[in-house]
Amino acid sequence: MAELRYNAITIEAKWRQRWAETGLYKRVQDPDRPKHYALTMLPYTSGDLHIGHWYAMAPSDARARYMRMKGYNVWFPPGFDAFGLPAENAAIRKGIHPFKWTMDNVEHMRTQLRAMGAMWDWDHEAVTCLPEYYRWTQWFFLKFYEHGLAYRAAGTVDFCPNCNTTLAREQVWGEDRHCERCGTPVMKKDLEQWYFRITDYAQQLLDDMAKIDWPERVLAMQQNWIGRSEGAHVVFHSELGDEIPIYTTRPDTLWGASFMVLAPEHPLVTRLTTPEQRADVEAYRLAASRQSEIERLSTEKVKTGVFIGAYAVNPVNRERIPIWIADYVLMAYGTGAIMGVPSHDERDFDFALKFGLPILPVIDRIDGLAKSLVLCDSVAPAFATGLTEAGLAFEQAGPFLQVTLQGAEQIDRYVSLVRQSLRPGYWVDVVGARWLFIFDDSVMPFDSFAADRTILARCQDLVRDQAADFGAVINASTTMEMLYSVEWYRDALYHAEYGDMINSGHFTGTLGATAKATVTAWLEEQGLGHHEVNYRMHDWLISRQRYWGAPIPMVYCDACGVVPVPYDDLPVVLPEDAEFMPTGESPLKYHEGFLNTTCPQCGGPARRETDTMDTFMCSSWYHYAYVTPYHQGDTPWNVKEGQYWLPVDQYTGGIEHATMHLLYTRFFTKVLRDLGMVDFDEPMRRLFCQGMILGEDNEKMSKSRGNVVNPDDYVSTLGADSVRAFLMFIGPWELGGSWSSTGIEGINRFINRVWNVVVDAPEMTVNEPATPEQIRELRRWTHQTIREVTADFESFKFNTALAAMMKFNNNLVKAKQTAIYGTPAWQEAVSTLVLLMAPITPHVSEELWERLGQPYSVHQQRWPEHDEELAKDDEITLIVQVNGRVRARLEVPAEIGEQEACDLAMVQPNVSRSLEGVQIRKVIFVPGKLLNIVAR
RNA sequence: GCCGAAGUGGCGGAACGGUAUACGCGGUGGUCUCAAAAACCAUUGGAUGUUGAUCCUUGUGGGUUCGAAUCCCACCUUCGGCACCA
Repeated sequence: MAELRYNAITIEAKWRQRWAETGLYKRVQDPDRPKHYALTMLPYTSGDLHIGHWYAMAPSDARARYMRMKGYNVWFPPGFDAFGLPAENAAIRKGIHPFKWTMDNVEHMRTQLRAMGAMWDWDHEAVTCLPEYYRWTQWFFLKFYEHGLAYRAAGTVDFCPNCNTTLAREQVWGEDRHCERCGTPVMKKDLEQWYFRITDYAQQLLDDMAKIDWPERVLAMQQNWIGRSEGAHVVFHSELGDEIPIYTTRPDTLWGASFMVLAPEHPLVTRLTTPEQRADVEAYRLAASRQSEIERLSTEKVKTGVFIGAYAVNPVNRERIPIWIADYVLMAYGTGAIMGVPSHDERDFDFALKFGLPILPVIDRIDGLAKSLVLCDSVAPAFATGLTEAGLAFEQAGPFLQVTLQGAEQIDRYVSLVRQSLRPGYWVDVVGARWLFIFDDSVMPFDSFAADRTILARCQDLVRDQAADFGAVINASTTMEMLYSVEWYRDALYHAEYGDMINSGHFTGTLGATAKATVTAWLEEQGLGHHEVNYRMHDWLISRQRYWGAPIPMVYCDACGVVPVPYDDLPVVLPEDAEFMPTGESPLKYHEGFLNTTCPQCGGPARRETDTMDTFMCSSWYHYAYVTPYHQGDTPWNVKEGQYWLPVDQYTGGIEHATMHLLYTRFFTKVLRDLGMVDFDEPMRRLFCQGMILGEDNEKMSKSRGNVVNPDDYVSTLGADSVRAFLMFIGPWELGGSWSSTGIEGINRFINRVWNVVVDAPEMTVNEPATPEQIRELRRWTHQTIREVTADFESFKFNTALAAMMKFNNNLVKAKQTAIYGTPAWQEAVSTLVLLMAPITPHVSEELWERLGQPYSVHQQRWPEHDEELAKDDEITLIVQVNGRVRARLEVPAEIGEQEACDLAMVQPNVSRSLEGVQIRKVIFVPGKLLNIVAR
């Protein structure tokens, strides 16, 4: 029964049923058409499809529909990320088994997903918690193990006390290091855990970024996370002969190393610590280990550390340097030991100053800046005049002159001037681009650790009887500390630039641009070290001490050790009769039936691994699973079908997975490639990340704030099409935006207006025929709209696509009351509008398409193409400016030439008035746009 | 501190070298109605002005250009990521 008014609810139910009956969205293998695998990140089975899911999925669906109309063979499958903690927590709290809880949620979410009217291909849905699915997840684990990519190791791991499980590093968020899922601050724990060697692929993960069309911000975050650095591995030795390898990105600063720092948990610490220092060292190590257990809330980074009593030898200059431990050196990065070069590393600088360790500059400043502070009493009265005459800049500051020098020539001039004027018993220092101490009898360069000591001693001698005034000198333990007491000097004492090498034996003078490479080559030649690339990224910790995950298919046998479960015995099934502890401890640990097994190798008694896998493991390969869900053959999916459909062409999802899912799945695909299972390097060719949908109050939606929007409420009143369209209209998809309950009514009004334009008869009939101008104008609107909407769909700009359609419809509302109604041009306009809307509002478009008498289905139609000739403007508004200010707007033919435009412009009263008393200098004419008369 | 994104009417946003504020929301006035809602029509950045019109306005300050929201430099604010990574 055809209704006269737009009734979203009946229309939407009707068409969803029809689409399902006719299998409109079923996948078709068609080698003659270009395929397009469109995918949106699979939802977690939380039980309710919230507005965030709609915001992620509806535009993704619209884009897939657009591609379909463009002629692609499009496949858009759904699925569920079904393992994870909430299911288990529900089991503990409500006594429902995780399986039941999860599958009930899946059932409910399927209904909600259907209401969206998306082009889901339900035949290829996959649910990751089903044994038929996780059998393959386990299969991948065994493959990884077989190829040395899965290993078990003891180490300090992040542990969430609330979730009662370990977490991968990337699942620890924020300054307070809280659990990504529940927000509880994590703890450190020492445990044996399973890891994947993602670091083996660090370089490829960086290099292959060039092969994918992904948002820059995602690639930047991944780059940041991987944290590649280039430097040298250098072996230092303790005085007793122990090797202490270090990693440095600045081998060119080796000659400035004045101490070593080991991480408190470094294995050599116990051995190297001298008996006198042992108590202090142990106390510090204990404090450090406890500190990492306590929340690291204090961001104040005051350096702490303890001297362990031992010394090392700097391999490049044989300098004897003390060995310290300090918590600013991390065991997990590099070798867990560093050389301290305080003159060119900020952290080492702070550390050395605090503990009185020597600081020797070994890299020249690149800005040539030098400073000198002169006590007026220490020089002849004419000194200031001399400075002025020599053209040297200075400022008077109390009893001091602050001299700022630029470049070698100025410094030389300054030094000779000081030498002439210096009174006996005083000295003047120069810092920065040159390091000199000018005494009454000599100039001492600060160019070695020995000079550091000599200079300080001499200065202290000179002021010994004025200790009250020169406390900073008397109390200093290094020359640099003495200099640091002068606040004005501070910015000239330390830098981290790549400058020319100084004070570095025969390398002195090596240019900054080549220093690093030159020194590294020499280290290799001398057998002291070698070039090394380091990554900040860690291996992926996949063990979870929970029940609701895919069991790690490994067995521990007293005789054979760690033994993998044979492929034929997969899946290792989760026992159904598990008993859930209120503590959240994994019931697998206490389940005798699960725990006890026989060793696949020797047949003797053995115990199963009770840890399950991180759920990111399941989502790393789900886009392959969709090809043939729960595949029964020897491979996780049907290879032949995969060859046609893989890889994913367009992926969409939230940015929050930038360094988790999106990194893991890239790693997974590279491994699959190396296993010969796929022949491409990257799982998703193109990625688009949407922003976040916020509540009406512009805040993140949360139950506690009470600003949560339930899509079902709107779907049942205004219809899914209105919800879809409004979400796409809010703003640019990648930026997110806030919900608006009045905004969605505006969209609903728009759909109503379209309905009225298409379905209703005009209020009055016009008897005379339409003029060619009217026809031309209408067709121009039509083709301009096609042009704009197409461009917008290409770049995911759904908001402006909708704006263009609204504008077009507003024009149609007016045109309908004219003679144009019912003409072929009118038919073209109306059916074009319906076609353009089809991806965004699939239900009402289908209904209107039918009412236009067109064949089923609108979603199988070709996307309209615009005709450039028809889209062209005949008349334009020519902007006439005088000196860049708009003085007139002229309706003129689009093809108007400069001379004609000029003639027309000059006679405009507003223009001629502005030109009174000035001379025209220049005329700028932009065809079809504007005329700017430049006059003075 | 480092990396990335963004600052435009009352609000969401559009334009990304050439008419700033498209489109929508909200507001105001009107039509319809006994009335209201809905719908429809008109109007809506600010200031000055009787009119014609003029001036101001895209976070701030400079610059380039005939012309800058748009390009360049410096800064401020907000959001996201990383952060003692040697």
